[in-house]
Amino acid sequence: MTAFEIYRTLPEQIAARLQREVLSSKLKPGDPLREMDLSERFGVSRGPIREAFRQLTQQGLLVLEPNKGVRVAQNPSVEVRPLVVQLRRKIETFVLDSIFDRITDDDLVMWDSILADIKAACESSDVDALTEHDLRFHRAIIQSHDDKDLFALWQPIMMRMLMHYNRLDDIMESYREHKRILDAIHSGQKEEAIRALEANIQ
Amino acid sequence: MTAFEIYRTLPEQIAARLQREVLSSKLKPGDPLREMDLSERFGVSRGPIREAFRQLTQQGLLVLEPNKGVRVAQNPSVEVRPLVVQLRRKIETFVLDSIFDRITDDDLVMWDSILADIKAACESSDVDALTEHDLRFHRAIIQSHDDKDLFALWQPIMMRMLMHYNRLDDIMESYREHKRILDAIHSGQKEEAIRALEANIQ
DNA sequence: CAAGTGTCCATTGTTGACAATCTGCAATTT
DNA sequence: AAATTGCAGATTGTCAACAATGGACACTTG
Repeated sequence: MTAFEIYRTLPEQIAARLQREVLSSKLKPGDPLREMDLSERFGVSRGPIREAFRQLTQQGLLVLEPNKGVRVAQNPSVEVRPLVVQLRRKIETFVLDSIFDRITDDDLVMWDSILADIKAACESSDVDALTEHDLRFHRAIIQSHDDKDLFALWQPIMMRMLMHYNRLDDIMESYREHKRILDAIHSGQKEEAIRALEANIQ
Repeated sequence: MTAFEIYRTLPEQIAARLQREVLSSKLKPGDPLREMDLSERFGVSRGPIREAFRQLTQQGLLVLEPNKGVRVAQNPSVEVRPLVVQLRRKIETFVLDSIFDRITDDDLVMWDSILADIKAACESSDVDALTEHDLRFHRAIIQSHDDKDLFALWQPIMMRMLMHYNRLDDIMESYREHKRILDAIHSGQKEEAIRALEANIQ
């Protein structure tokens, strides 16, 4: 099953819950989120809710309008979608190329473990779980780079792609794509790994 | 002089002030910002300060550590700097290409006016003012696109570049670069405009 | 009837008090 | 002497009350 995740703060936990609901389309683009509703639902005051809103706004999942509150963001337009794909490819291939010779065994163990989660999600056709582990997979790669700024640049781009996750007819294909990436990494083939990574980002 | 800017909310005004201080290096990377200090300085409570922090964190100018507050972000590392340049080029050239045939006279008037501000800043060797108007120039182009998401993606990338604004030996060169962009736009030469834009982003 | 104005209510914005957490330093232990 | 523990102050986290804003709808006005 999914790895145990630690949240340091109340707002982080709330943001994580809401993130799932947005990415699984339980909350749909344009839906308004009311501070008081959520503060009752989670049993906290409006302060931590607002902080959670801030985090999700930063990720691009929510849009904030002064004096009007937050709504779930719209999907990126058809016109900008190819740009988003290109930007994400540039960042992820940059990272993979940059860290390739410094990948540790710990990294590989973690990535293999996430791949197992992806496989399980694909086999049970659990699209929401797949989205979650797909995100974890690529986030793990990005975060293995020393420069933490990269994650901040990458995250909003990634989120915009995840908001319309309906690319594949055959869900198992997602597992195979990620497996190709890791196989190439395991056997030290950098160019092949980068090709497989680019193929996965579309 | 600089155009009159309207801020809808208290946090926006505070964020704008702090943004200037970061971009002008009055606040240096690593400097901590204390909520109470600023709430006294601006004569408001800590709430609006926190909201301003959130906005600047989103822009990448501040970094937030739970229970420890915010600090001014570090400059991007030498390694990722070329990536940041590429990302910004991709977004801005995408926008310019995309809007080129829909540019209005209002757009041109605005951009010419900002160019005049850039010229004035260059002539008086006012680096801070140049930074500000350089930012306004490129922001105006990005925001002329219908998809407002683009601005959210572009802003943190742009900020990371502005944090080390020391590229030019001859400050007047900045004016000339921006003038080349606008000249090409005025005469309808899309390819030339995009070339000039890319030359300016480095 | 159309356009503008006023009022009410839901919702966000702001505040100050109190709680929880972190940091540095001194006292204690091994 | 080195490592650990315990405190005190500074700082952020959380809360609930109050203020300000915006939208809907009825009302006036030409």
